[in-house]
Amino acid sequence: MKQLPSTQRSLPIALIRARENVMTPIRQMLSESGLTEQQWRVLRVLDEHGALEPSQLAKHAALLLPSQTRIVQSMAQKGLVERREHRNDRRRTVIEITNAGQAIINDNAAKAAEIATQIRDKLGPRRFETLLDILDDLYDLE
Amino acid sequence: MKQLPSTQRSLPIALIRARENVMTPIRQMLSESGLTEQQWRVLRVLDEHGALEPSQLAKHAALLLPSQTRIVQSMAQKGLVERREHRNDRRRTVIEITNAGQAIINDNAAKAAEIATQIRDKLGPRRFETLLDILDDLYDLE
DNA sequence: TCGCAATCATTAACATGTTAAATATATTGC
DNA sequence: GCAATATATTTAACATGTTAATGATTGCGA
Repeated sequence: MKQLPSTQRSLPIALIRARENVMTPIRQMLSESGLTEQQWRVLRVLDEHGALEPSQLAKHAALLLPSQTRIVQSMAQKGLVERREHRNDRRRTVIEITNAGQAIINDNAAKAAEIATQIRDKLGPRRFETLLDILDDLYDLE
Repeated sequence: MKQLPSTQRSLPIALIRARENVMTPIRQMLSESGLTEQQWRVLRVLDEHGALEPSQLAKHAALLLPSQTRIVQSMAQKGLVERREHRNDRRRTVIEITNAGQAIINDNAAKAAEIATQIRDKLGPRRFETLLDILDDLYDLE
């Protein structure tokens, strides 16, 4: 009979812990702007890709659609994003970043980049790239 | 001025996506027992370490204390775990697994081990170990 | 063109994540 | 021995994760 791996070498737990550590400084930075990490991801993706339909946005930001719906609603109320209707297909909506949202990106970009660089340096650039590669493999897994 | 990394190469997003993929088959298995992944982790840790104080359990299971409190409360109601008082220090409590909880571990151990092995094989044992090593580094960072 | 299936998005309900505040007990300093 | 402080845990409040159900719109076929 197969043995369960020790929880010390459990991949799910290791992934959670790693994320916890990576996110701590980012959350700290974002709390000053009153943003959650998910809201920050939405802004990042819209900044990078321009206006997107809900399902595309959710995919790029690694959010499930129900979460995404709520997040975009609250961000729209704060004036960080806007929704527009698709002209031909009324099922569809397009979400885009506002000037206020863009301003938050601009205010935090330098610091966010610095945090990313720090992690990369602490881990070593080579290991960092290897990690991203393996995580990508895990994402494409079957 | 430093550039933000592309969201395609963002470590937080990569960690979330990887976890999503890793957990899907596990959640599927657990839903038949009516357990969440967190409840499963609690059982796994108690099975492995024996009775534990709340903070120790939370640490091993990668849960924040407030989440852990709620999870243990609901698991106690279902009869999967039990709480006992510490003899000398009344601030402290000890949580242990019950026979019913142990039975769930036994019922699912083989399948869980198989799922873990599948992921390991798909990724390649070498890459799998490398991944765990790097994630550990990330955990110990600083 | 009517209705039915398919697609996409939202809502609902409950569990967990996250931070801050509250609670309870121990320990320390005086 | 008592007040102040420290430690361990829980509660509270709100955001998000997760699955299932509902809603809305289009496109297709009889």
